[in-house]
Amino acid sequence: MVTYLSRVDLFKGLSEDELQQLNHITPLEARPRGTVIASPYMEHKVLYIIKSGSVRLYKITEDGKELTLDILGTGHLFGEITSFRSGVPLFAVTMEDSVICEMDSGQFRKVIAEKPELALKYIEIVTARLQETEDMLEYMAYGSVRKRLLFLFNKLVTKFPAPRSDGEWIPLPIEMTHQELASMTGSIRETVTPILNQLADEGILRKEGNRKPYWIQRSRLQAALSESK
DNA sequence: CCATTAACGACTA
DNA sequence: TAGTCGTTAATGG
Repeated sequence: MVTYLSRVDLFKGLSEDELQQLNHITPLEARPRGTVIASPYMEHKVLYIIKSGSVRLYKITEDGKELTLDILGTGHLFGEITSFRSGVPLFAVTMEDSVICEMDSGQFRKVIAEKPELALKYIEIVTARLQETEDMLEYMAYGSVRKRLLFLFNKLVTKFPAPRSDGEWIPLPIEMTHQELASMTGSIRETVTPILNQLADEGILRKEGNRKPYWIQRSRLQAALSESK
């Protein structure tokens, strides 16, 4: 199993005083749900840090379809090196009201200069992100849509600390439509719908109400992931 | 197994 | 009201 160490805050481990100092050079910006905070048509900063809320990173393929590359939550970061390669059009949109802090390269250099150990953490984050991408690539290439969905759920549950849980059942922290799930697994919603219903029948997935988050049964999910379907 | 196309009722901005 | 969402079904690769 891959460890997602990287998902810890870049600044985790710093004292309150040190965090206070950082606040001076990392202005906080409150953004309502649905705000595009970065796009190929905007001049983007080198580093965005999610203080609260969640953000979806996606690109538009040549035939106009959205491909979601990642979903990030509180404490996660994205930007030039972690997910924006120069010249590659990527979008970042808030999935809920979020507080995002932005750093330009000057500020980032300053922070690294003041706290060199942050550079190491930064490398860990970038490395783990690469690992994650490679894992997903494997499923995209050789796995069924079913497996891609299972992998995605597992990834999300791993990446986001569960705020609460009901025995073996863990809620997914992000509200997602079938459309978005399809976009994240290189599929379409007509394919995703029956698979989700089947996962529910198998007791792997559960959904309360309409506009409510999914719950997953971690052990069953992981068992299903190692099967050959 | 899965994408595409079409279509429909329900819901929502 | 127009657009989005979940769902089903037919078809073809």
